[in-house]
Amino acid sequence: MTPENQTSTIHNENHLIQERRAKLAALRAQGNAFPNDYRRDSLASALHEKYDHSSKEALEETPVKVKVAGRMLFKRVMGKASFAIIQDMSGQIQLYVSNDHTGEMTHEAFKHFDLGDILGAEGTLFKTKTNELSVRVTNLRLLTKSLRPLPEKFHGLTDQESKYRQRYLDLISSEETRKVFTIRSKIIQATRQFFVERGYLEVETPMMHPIPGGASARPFITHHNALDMALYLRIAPELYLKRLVVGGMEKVFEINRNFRNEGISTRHNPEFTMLEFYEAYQDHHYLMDLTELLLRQVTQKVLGVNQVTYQGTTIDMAAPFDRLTVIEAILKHHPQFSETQLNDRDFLIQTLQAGGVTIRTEDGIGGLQLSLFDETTEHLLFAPTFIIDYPAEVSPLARRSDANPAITDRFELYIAGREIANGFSELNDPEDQAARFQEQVKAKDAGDAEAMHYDNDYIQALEYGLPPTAGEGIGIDRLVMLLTDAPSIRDVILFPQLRKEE
RNA sequence: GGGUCGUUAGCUCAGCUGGUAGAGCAGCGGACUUUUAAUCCGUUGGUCGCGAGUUCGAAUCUCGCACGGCCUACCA
Repeated sequence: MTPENQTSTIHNENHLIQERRAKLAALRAQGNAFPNDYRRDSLASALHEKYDHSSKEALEETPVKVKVAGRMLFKRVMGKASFAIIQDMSGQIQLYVSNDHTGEMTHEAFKHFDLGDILGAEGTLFKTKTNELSVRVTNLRLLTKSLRPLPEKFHGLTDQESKYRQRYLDLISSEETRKVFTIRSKIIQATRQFFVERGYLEVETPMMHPIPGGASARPFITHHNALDMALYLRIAPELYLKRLVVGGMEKVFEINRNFRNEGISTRHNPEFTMLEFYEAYQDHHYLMDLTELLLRQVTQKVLGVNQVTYQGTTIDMAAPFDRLTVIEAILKHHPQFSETQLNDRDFLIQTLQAGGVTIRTEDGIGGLQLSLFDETTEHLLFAPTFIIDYPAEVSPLARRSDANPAITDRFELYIAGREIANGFSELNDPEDQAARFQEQVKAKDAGDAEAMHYDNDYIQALEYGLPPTAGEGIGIDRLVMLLTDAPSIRDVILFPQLRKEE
């Protein structure tokens, strides 16, 4: 919505709103215009479930009395009788308001109700000519007057920005939007249940960190007045969760927000929801198995299927996920390269530069391979694929591989060309961790805004002994995008971050 | 950041090579006792995102600005 439209929507009293204000004034004159003594006893969807299959005759023989409430979305007046559709949290139900059953006075009043008004209706269930379950209303009350007209009843809100800024209108008028956020809630519920069932403890760690850590990202900075100190909104809970494992919480998880002061796009919101979980005495192989199980189970539980279609491509969540090294993945999708070439530093630099990628001088062979992977292969990994063997230089918190100290016991999971999860066997050698932090500080001093700080308190925790542990993070928003076929992360976040309005 | 498309009534949208604003929904008035985006008759409603420019004349053409969608690049 443009600033000009916005002004007229928010501040201008057009004749539609004036009309409604006059109606509200009349209600006030009659008594309490905002009553709070109406109690419903039924939800629309429950009535449909229970009585849609009842016959017309059965409903007439044994009348079912109900009290429903909701927002009026449709209104069809035909002289001495009217139909209306109200919507509650569960769905919609039709009301039949007539001189005969509701009374002429109430019916006349109803004719002046507006779309968007919140109604309470009492009556008996019946089936119309076309066999639609409806409430034959005997008592009708206006519970909340709506002063602003709703979006067009058939098309709803189509302007993406309005859908994001005025999400309540989007929720009122779009079944699809309601469904996305219902699914989101169920995904989080199913995920929580998955870990609780396995004996994990759900915890909440600080959102405000004296030292930002646990990821390579630019943080938001704020200031605490009483303490007179800088605080960073967390970019990841990782280092706190591992402190908890040191403290003996051997299986912990947290589902909460992370904040990163970086670009905004269809895949990035400055605050996003992350699941992180840690389990002592396990490794990254275990995590991959657990992740497959988790995603399969959540998909099955929430959607009732094993295949999901994302933007036109079907993804089988039931099939075993691929596990490929960075090199294997590149070779699989780009057979024109040879393994020798991919291990040749000069070849990698040449190829990357030809593709317009800026090479950082400190990049080792592993970093270059990863850059090539990001450029050429990541977006092609539609079927769930674990990429394994990440170079140590880009994995400052991951345990080194026993077979090759240049790589780590780490993986990332890609689905639909996007990174969904990142997990590894945790680095629990405090001296190695201290050295890796030093490397990060060097990179930071050299100008890398995303490099990590040296976290002395964390090192000290490790010095008490972190048991061998496996830990992982899963981007919940991206998982929800996948399972709801949403093209933009803004479609799965109720109030996505937008530019401020003028 | 770069590219591209867009911004017209409360909402959804038309508006051609420049001639001064249209429809549907919603609203208001009327008809209608089983409608389904109800229907039918009448009717109110606009600083055409903002600002310059070209022109006798700009929603329309030009430039700038603001805001947004999509694509693209970095972080998940």
